[in-house]
Amino acid sequence: MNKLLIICGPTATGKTELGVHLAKKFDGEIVSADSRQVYRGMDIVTGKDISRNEKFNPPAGGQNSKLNIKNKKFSVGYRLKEGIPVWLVDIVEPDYIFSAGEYSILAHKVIKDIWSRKKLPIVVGGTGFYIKATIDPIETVLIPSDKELREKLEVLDKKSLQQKLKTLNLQKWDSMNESDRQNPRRLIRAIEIAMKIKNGKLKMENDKEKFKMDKLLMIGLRASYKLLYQRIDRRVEERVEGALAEVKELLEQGYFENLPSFTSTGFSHLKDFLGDKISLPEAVQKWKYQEHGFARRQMTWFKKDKRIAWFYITEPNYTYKIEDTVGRWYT
RNA sequence: GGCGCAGUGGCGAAGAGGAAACGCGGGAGUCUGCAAAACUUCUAUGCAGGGGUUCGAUUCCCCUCUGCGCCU
Repeated sequence: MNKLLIICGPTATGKTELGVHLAKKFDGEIVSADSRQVYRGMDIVTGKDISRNEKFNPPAGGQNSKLNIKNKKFSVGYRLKEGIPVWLVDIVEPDYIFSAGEYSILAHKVIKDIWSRKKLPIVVGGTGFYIKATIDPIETVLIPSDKELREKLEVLDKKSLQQKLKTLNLQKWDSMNESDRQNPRRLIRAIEIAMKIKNGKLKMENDKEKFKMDKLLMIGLRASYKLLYQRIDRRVEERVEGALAEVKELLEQGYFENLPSFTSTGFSHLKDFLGDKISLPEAVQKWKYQEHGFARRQMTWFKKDKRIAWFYITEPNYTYKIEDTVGRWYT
C-alpha cells in the first residue's frame, strides 16, 4: 500500500533534520516542498542545508526515466543529505517564475517514482500551498498562467481589475472575501481563469481521483514564537556570510530584481547592504524580522489543517514520539 | 552656573488649540499557478511631571525633572 508522510511547520523547527532521520529509519526519500529551494544557485539564502559538495543527481533510468521531463525548463533530480535523496530542489533557474501548479505535477511524478522503488516518500517543507496542491484534489491550480494576458492586466489599477472580474464572472467575485478583492495578484488570476473558462478551454480531466492521496500522515513541528524567533535569529546569523556571497554571485550573473526568487527572505536586505544603502547589522536585523513574519504566516496556514499531528520541539523525546507515531502508521 | 534645543505607543517619527499621520516591530487572518509572495485587519481615552490661560490643550505660558548642544 502506498503511503505518504508529510512533515510541515514553520521555518527553523528542524523539519529537514527530522525528515532525514525518519528516512533513514523507514527507508524513505525526501521530497522538498519549498517554494524557494526549487531555485538553483540559491542554497544558503534559502537554507537548503545541503552541503555544496552534494551535487545534483538526475533520476535513475536516464532518458527512459519518467522523471525526465521533456519540458526543458525543469530538471528533476535529487541532492543527497547524509546519504538521503532530497528531491525537488534545484528544479529551475532563478529567473523562472515557478508555481504551485507546476510543483504539484512534479511532486506527483516523484512520489510515484519513489513508490515504484518501494520506498517511503516524505514530503518535507514549509510551503503550505505547495503541500496542499499536492495532497488535496485541486481544480484550477492546473490552469496554466497566460503570460501575455498577465502583462496586459498588470498595468491596470485595482479598480479596473475588480470591474473586469465582475463582468467576467460575478459569481467568483461574490465568493471572494475583502482581502482577496483588494489583492491585485488574486484578481489577475481570477480573471485569467474566468477567461479560460469562458473560452471553453477548460477541460477538467478526472485528475481529481488521480491526484487524491489517501494513506497520508501529517506531522507538524512547532514551538512558541519566543523560541522560534530565537532559533530563526541564530540561523540567520549563521547564514549571513554565505548568503552574502551567494547574493553577490547572483547579482553578478545579471539577474534582475523583481523576480519571485529574489523575494526570498533576506535577499533584498543583503542586496541593499551590498549596494551600500544600509549597514550589515541593519540588513541582518531586517532579515530576521522578515523571517519572523514569515514563520507567523506559515503558522496561520498550517493551523487550519486539522489533519496535522503537532509536536512541540520543546517536548522531551519528541523525535522518539514521532518515530513511534510514524512506525505505527507505516508498518 | 548661564544660554539654547528637545522630551509623543515596544522602537523610529509627523503633527496641529477642538476627535493622535506614517514606518518598523508585535498579534490575528485571507488563500485552488508569483505563496519566503500578495492582500486584509488589530496594536497610545493619551503626547515627561506639576501648575496656569481657555468653552476646550498633547499643542500657548510658568515651574520641576531628564537628555543633548553651546558658553563662562
